[in-house]
Amino acid sequence: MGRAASGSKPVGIEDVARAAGVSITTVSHAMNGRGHVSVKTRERVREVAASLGYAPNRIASALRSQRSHIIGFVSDSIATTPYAGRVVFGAQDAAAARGQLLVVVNSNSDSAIETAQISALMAQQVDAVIYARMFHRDSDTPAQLRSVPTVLIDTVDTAGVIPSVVPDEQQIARLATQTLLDAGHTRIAHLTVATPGPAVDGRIEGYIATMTDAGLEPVVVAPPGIGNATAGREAFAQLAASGGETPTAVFCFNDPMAMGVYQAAIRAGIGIPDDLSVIGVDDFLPVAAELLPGLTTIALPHYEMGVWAIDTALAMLDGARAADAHVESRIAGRLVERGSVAPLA
Amino acid sequence: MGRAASGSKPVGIEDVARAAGVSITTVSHAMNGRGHVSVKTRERVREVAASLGYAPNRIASALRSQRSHIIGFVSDSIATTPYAGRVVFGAQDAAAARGQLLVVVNSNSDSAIETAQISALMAQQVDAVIYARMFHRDSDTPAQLRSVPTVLIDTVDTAGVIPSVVPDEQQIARLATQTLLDAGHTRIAHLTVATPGPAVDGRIEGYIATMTDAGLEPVVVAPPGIGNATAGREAFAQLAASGGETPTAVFCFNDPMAMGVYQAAIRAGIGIPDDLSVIGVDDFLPVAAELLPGLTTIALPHYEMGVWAIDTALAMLDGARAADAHVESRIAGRLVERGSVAPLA
DNA sequence: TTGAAAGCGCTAACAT
DNA sequence: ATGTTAGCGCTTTCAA
Repeated sequence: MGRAASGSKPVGIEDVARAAGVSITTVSHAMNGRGHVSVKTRERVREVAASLGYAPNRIASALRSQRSHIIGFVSDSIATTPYAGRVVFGAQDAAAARGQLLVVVNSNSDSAIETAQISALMAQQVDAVIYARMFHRDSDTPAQLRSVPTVLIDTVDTAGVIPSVVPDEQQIARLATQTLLDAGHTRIAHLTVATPGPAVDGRIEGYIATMTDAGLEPVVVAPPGIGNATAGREAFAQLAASGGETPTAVFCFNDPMAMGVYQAAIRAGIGIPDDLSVIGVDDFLPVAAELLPGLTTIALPHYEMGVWAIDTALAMLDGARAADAHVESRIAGRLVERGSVAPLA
Repeated sequence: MGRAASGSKPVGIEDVARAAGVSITTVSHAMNGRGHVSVKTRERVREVAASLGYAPNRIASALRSQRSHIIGFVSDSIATTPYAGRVVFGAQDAAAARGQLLVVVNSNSDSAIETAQISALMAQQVDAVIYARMFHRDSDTPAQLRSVPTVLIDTVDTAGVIPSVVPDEQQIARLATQTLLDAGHTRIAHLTVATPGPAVDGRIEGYIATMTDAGLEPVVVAPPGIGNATAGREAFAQLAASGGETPTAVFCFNDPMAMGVYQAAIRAGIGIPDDLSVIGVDDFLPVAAELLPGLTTIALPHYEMGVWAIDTALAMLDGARAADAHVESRIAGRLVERGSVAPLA
């Protein structure tokens, strides 16, 4: 059963040593580039190893060296939000590039499950843990994680000691607003939601600052609820009902809200982008790309946050103290131009 | 560095043995429920272990028992398709319920990367591998996987020996078509794409069979390309241009195509669902739920396929031969009713 | 530059 | 029912 079932037993370090006519110690050194092995010996050992198809048993190596080469990734929402996938993908790529494997574990926001999952990770002797909380913002980092290097994604450490990475919300809002400004718009509204939080608050600030710097009057519309298409339609309705001069461009909190604006605009006979320019945030592909016209939006740095987290965790493992990394790192968003922003006629 | 950095060393089996006044063998037996340990002793050992916060070192246990309690999940597209996340989530849940961890590895359709990633999994002594190919359909299963129980998702083994699970495309098409039939429609078209494949072909077959059984004339429109909003708009245009009686309901290959139909219909002044009923396939949430009206669709059994794959792999590990499982298992889709299907007036 | 020997923390065989 | 002993396959002293 198991590995041996289908035939020959796997080749081990001893097989390589015998075939190369050296000790297993030398094989170990040659393979890992440690100790002092002559170049010639190292080459030969590696050739023999390759020809035999030898791959060191990571379990045995982990037991001895106390390095599992596994990083745990704890998420509260891999299934619930499509964004989580991009973070995992970035982490995955970075981990693979550094010879680490990623164990992804999901609590679906249930703290009992989360505790159990983290315990399983610790029992597996993971080298580090990435803790991504897409929903609950100000996180008390679980005590279980104190014995292992930990990095936070999309949330910050209340105690201010664990390194964390979040999108640069202000920069995102400034970039979005500036894009509209650059197209010649001056009556630009920000459609957001009334539920406070780092993303909502940061984007409002960035928007207001940019408008003010340009000598323009900011207009923020914030219906209750979460940022979905319904909120987008509602915000649009509030804007139309407000009586004043209607804006020629809107900066939406996220792509689903922008989708709601599309729906409301089409009903009101307002053309995008001819009568109204729209910009979103997320670059949530199946939505942003499939809208008609395609939605111009600010891509959130999900992939990049995943990479940053792995790199930082590995640096901590290699002896860098947490303090050496920025404790609260921010990553910029990137403009993705499609067809929903047009110059003012 | 490492686990010990932040203070006391982790508690091991020996600490428990000492505290409970028994041998480490007895602790091992008590914890794993093996061997012959008196109930009383077992209870006491477990209490002591819990009070000390003991968790067996999985690495050491894996080395000795040849069971890593890790399952590898190889995907070609975790980032590229949002669906992949739901499969991983199902696999994750099932794995956690059975005390296994899931290592997710992604090739992004690059076969060199895939080979390297699978090697890393094998070196990590994974107990089994789930191999999910969302893009390439008829897969030659990598030779590296021959020494480990393997289960396929969304693809079938050309050699017909490795267990696999795919959505039941025919059932999905029948359910979609029947839903429209039940609402009183008789002129029902199927909007799909001209690119053949198991999903496209199976759904066409299921649609035609259902229509024929009902004594109705099937109408299939298949523009070139992949199933996205553009294809949906194009299919809708072909339908309108075809001259005959226009259908009162359309069954779309997937949700993005249905989104395209929404876009085309609104431009043509056709109301959904009053003038036209629409049904999709995927239940791709941010799209299906946010459309106006919400899209009635057939949810693909992604989560369920993930669960099935883990359960089957674990059964194989426990000695069941591959032949004991269905070699080609099909899982049904589920109707999700929203607002895009209405009874014929 | 190379190798012998001692474990890493557990579980499996084999006593008792 | 419990304990003793021998490894799992590597990496790491430490000695040659």
